[in-house]
Amino acid sequence: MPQHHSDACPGCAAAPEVAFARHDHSHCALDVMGRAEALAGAQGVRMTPVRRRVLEILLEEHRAMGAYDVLQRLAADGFGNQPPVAYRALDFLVEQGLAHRIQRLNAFAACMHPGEAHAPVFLICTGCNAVAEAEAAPVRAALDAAAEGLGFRIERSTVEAMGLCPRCTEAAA
Amino acid sequence: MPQHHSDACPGCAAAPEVAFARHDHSHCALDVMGRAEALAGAQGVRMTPVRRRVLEILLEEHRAMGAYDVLQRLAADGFGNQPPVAYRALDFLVEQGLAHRIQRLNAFAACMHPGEAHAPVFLICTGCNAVAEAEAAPVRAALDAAAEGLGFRIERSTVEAMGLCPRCTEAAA
DNA sequence: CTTGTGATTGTTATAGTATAACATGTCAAG
DNA sequence: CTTGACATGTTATACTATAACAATCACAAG
Repeated sequence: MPQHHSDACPGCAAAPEVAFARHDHSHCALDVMGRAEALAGAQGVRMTPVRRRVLEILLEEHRAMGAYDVLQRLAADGFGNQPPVAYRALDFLVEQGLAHRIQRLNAFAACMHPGEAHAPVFLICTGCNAVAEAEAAPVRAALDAAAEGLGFRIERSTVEAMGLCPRCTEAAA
Repeated sequence: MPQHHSDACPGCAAAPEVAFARHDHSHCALDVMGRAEALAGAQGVRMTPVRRRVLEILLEEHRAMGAYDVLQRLAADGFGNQPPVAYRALDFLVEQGLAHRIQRLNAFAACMHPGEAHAPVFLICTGCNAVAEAEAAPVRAALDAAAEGLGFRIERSTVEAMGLCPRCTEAAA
């Protein structure tokens, strides 16, 4: 029987209603990990030990982590403990769409639905630091429309919102 | 007769159609500077020499500048040349809504329509590094809607798009 | 199997971004 | 003129990120 962790689990590939609610995250993580391996194979890129471990760490921690936090975990597992080790693995994961960089936090988080084309929007709770990855095609559409008016052609976009998650909103009241 | 600078002038408070086109920027800058002074007075905060000079620099350069670039300009003008001098002035301007921080570039740019409530969207040209500040209420609306579904309450948002401005799109063709 | 080639990882060093902490200075209200 | 609040100057350091090169590994061609 799978363990349910006690914290909210924002960002999981679960339906929006449960993204910030308690649920079985070990299942999400395993599922994502499996899809990541498959994707890497399909792309002809190698899912090496360091890269795999970094993705596992991001999934285990299930939050946005700084490169140096990841590095510390890597070093504890016997991998190199110099910054490039972490940055290279993280950059690889981001390039492959298996992780995202959260600009606002100078941090990284595992992608919760790799392989699916998506325009990720990040909701960052200033109360508990949880980060949810929301799918927001309408946001991207509005953005494209705004750019269109200026003759600007968008290639990539960063959409990050700071605010309070349901739990922290409740706690603040 | 006002000088027209020869480069595109994205981000000006001008109508969208001219944001990326040549026009009289010295007028924009003067206008913004005037409104900034008025706003500061109204807010009961002081527009000191350093702060004023930093805003002038951002308006003169009319592009996203790193804190250390600003600092260099400040030092040349006889102000302190240590990082906090620049960061404090920049933080002040951002807090007052007179400048914006561009996360993606670790840089700052003068706000082109201070005082007007707005949900700024930044369009960053990867070809020429120009940054346009677009008003995009629809984007913010879509973002609020997406957050609403998760019970998340947005306080601030960062929306930055990388791509090609009209000029660079044309040049690439 | 061997060898070569390219990708990956390890390592050293350094660049770039940002803030903590405290000293000094300025200015307006009382 | 003093006082108190805010601003600026300065020192030191923390945090984030990458360049450059060496060593190693995986895999395909011969």
